[in-house]
Amino acid sequence: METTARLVAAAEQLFDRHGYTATGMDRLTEAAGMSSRTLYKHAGSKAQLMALVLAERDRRFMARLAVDDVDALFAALEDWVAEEGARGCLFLRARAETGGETPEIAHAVAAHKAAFQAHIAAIIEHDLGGRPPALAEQILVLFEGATHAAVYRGVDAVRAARACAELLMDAARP
Amino acid sequence: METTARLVAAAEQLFDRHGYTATGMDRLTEAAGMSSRTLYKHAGSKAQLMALVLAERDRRFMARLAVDDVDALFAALEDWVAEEGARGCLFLRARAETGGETPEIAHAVAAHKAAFQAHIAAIIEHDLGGRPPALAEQILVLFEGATHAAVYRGVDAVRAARACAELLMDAARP
DNA sequence: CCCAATGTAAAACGATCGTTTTCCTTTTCA
DNA sequence: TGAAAAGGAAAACGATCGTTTTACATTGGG
Repeated sequence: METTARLVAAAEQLFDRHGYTATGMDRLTEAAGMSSRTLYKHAGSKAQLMALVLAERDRRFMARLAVDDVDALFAALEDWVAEEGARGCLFLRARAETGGETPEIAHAVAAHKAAFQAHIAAIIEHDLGGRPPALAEQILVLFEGATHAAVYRGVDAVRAARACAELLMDAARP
Repeated sequence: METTARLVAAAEQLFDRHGYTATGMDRLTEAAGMSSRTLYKHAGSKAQLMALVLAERDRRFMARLAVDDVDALFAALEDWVAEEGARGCLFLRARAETGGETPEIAHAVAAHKAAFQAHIAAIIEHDLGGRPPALAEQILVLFEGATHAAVYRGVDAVRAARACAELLMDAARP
């Protein structure tokens, strides 16, 4: 396995489960099975490593949610939560932990959220053939709500969001 | 102003804006205007201080959202976001930052979320006269979604959730 | 009047933080 | 074959972490 990929995979696990600040470099080097010398050669710094993690997370997220109707979007989220559990949005958590004052992280978060909003708009367009005003924002809110309520409510939260989205979409259909 | 109240108020600000782990005790003592000796006499430890902050936040949150219909609930959240901005749910962030492994914090979060779920169920009961299955979960998801989407979408996210909630409530009305 | 409580200022605690460096070994490929 | 790149192990960097302690000042109430 590629060194950088191994590092990023280990870092994603640790940052996700224990938080960015609370995860020390020694735990990262141990989990990635490499020396700190190699880690810094590949990642540059802890903040840049988190940015790499977020970029990888964005790729995986977008790939798993590459569907073309709204119901399938929530179904995919349901699968994700069932398989990996829910700990809230890693992007928002990273931003909050750093107070938005770490440029690499803040940038990665902004890019991801913008891309996801565009993705939702595209799904709605494909699903409905048009883009009713404010519908994309509502679907976004439902998705974000499912993601975070699932932390303590589990997949039930995702199913509730899914049902709510179905209602919204049906109301918007011609 | 009472010493403990001053400390908790200062700590809430710092923890909320910069994160739990990233906020050092020296910044807390400076912001609260007291020595570390006094801080530890009143709070016991950093984790217990965070638990005090969460308890205070819970009181303020519940007080501001003490309404008796669903639309007013989202209106109150809109006011909150307009006045204080949105940085996501402090409870979920605190839990995530500590990986759920700090008992005082995990307990405060669980207690808050349970209380809020019960509050939503009560509002629906008062608003509707009954409690349709799954409706409370949907309103909870919308609220959580508004809270977190507002971090990058501002009050628009809350308004979208509010509109969505209105649709749900109207569909549930006799 | 004095005791007990409550506070401050500041040093010190060991631990851990993110990062760099030193020295040495292994791999790669022209 | 031989130079260059890449990695490992470990020490060291100064800084900061959460917490405790020491020594002293201020207060309110019996």
